[in-house]
Amino acid sequence: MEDGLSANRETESLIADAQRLEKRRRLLEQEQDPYPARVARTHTSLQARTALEAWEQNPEGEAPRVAVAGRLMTERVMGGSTFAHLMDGAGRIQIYLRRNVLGEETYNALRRATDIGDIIAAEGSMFRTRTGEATISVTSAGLAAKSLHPLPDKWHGLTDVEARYRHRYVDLLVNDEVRQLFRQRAATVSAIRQYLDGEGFLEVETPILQPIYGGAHAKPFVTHHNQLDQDLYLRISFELYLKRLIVGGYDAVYEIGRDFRNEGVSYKHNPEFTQIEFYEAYADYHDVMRRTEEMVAFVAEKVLGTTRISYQGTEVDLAPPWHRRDLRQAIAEETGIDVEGYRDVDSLYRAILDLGGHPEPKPTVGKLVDYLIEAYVEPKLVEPTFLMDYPVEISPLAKRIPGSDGWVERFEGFVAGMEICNAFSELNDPVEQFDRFRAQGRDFEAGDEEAHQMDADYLLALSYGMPPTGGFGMGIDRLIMLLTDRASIREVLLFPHMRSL
RNA sequence: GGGCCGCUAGCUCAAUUGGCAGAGCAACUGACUCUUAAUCAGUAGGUUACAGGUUCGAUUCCUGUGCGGCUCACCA
Repeated sequence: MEDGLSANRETESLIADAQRLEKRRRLLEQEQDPYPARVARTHTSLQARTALEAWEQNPEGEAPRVAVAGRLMTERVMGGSTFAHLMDGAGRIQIYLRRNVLGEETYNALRRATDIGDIIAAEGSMFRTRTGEATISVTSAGLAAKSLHPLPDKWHGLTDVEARYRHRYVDLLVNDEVRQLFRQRAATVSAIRQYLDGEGFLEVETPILQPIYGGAHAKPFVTHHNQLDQDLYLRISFELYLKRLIVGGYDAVYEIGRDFRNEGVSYKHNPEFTQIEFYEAYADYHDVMRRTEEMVAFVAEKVLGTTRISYQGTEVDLAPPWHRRDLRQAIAEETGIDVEGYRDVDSLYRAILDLGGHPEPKPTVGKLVDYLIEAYVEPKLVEPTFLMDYPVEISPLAKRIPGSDGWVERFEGFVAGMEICNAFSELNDPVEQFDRFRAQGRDFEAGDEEAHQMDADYLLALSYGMPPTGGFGMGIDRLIMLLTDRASIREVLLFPHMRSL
């Protein structure tokens, strides 16, 4: 008995409102199942509305009868008659219950048993109210699932950001625009697939658990396989596996999936994020630029119906062609520093200090160039722009520009000051790749924890011969931020990472 | 990790100089048979994030902790 009581108290504090828990108990007492195994449904809210419209066009016989089910969102009770709105996946529909239609007992029992938030099944015939709203005149109704927790304020909704992220289901329930946003997210991913499939790319899946991580400059998460007693890394990119597939003879492959990077969280970083990478044989980075602007414009057109977007108050047109800016020139224009003149760390570091910058103390030349890009160039790249030709030090997997010793055929795409993608002509000379890995090894020794690891099997793959190949990677979350005008990556992730409570 | 700000009923928010912790929605009881933020009358609902301190008395002032937001740093 005492155990039952304390268990009840625990349930109450954890998942339920005391009054509703009591209602559930009363229903069970009356042998009415608050969670029936199934309810009959013939129409969604949208189908019901459409059925009424069709009948109104050609009104023969009785008005259409429908059985719908959905969450009770609002209720307006006027004694013997009640209006309410049910919400299902297609939208909302009004139902109308009357005492003299349902009968005194049924009507009162329904009113007593149901609360806002409950899932209700209702059957009746369609009609239009005096104000013109398609409505179901209900002849029978019942509980489909009891809700034990009150919904947020029907007018103000749920606005507390932490509550919205931690309990996303409530956010989705009461905030229509959030539900809409994640439909747009799905449409974005679908449009990317549609574009690449249409261009002859093969969608593949490669390992998330990797013995050697690589393909990006980032710290990994580490996990462990118990039986094999083997440490494994959660992938930080798909790159090295996808290029093995190009070696294997596929001309064009892509993967859409999750990457994991063990870094700080911010308005544009989540520990896990969704990435698209594609690789195309016999393409170079110029081809990839054309494909990028074409693909992003295609996706925007599919999802928004236009390539003109507004991001945080800035109007931008994603239609090709995008601007192309030489990285070295862009840095020189924005800072007066020609990186070519400072090939050693100390002189470049001092030049940046003179400029008033605060880069971290013991970086590599590459890190300093990165710093210059982020601090001085990136904020200026409002119109869609490809920043092209990067220093080899920070691009260990990219092909050198013919006739140049320090620069590679690489570009990053920027829109509204935000970096959205990174691509290059792939380095396919296994000997040079070996040297680049060794240089990365020296960076690692020098304290760069994110320097690329030596991957012997990848080198072996390259040594079988990889055709000239263009590769591309884009953070899908950031693209969705752009398309849906959200300032934070957490707004476009259904379940963003949160600290444990 | 640094700085700033926030945390009060299920939700959205008040609370004067440190003086009985309140409203609207949701819930409950009642009135009301075309309402749509329905309306009207009433009831119940609180460890004021948590732990300390100052004080006759703390939602309010102080210290610490937790969580969150913004920002800087980090971050391909």
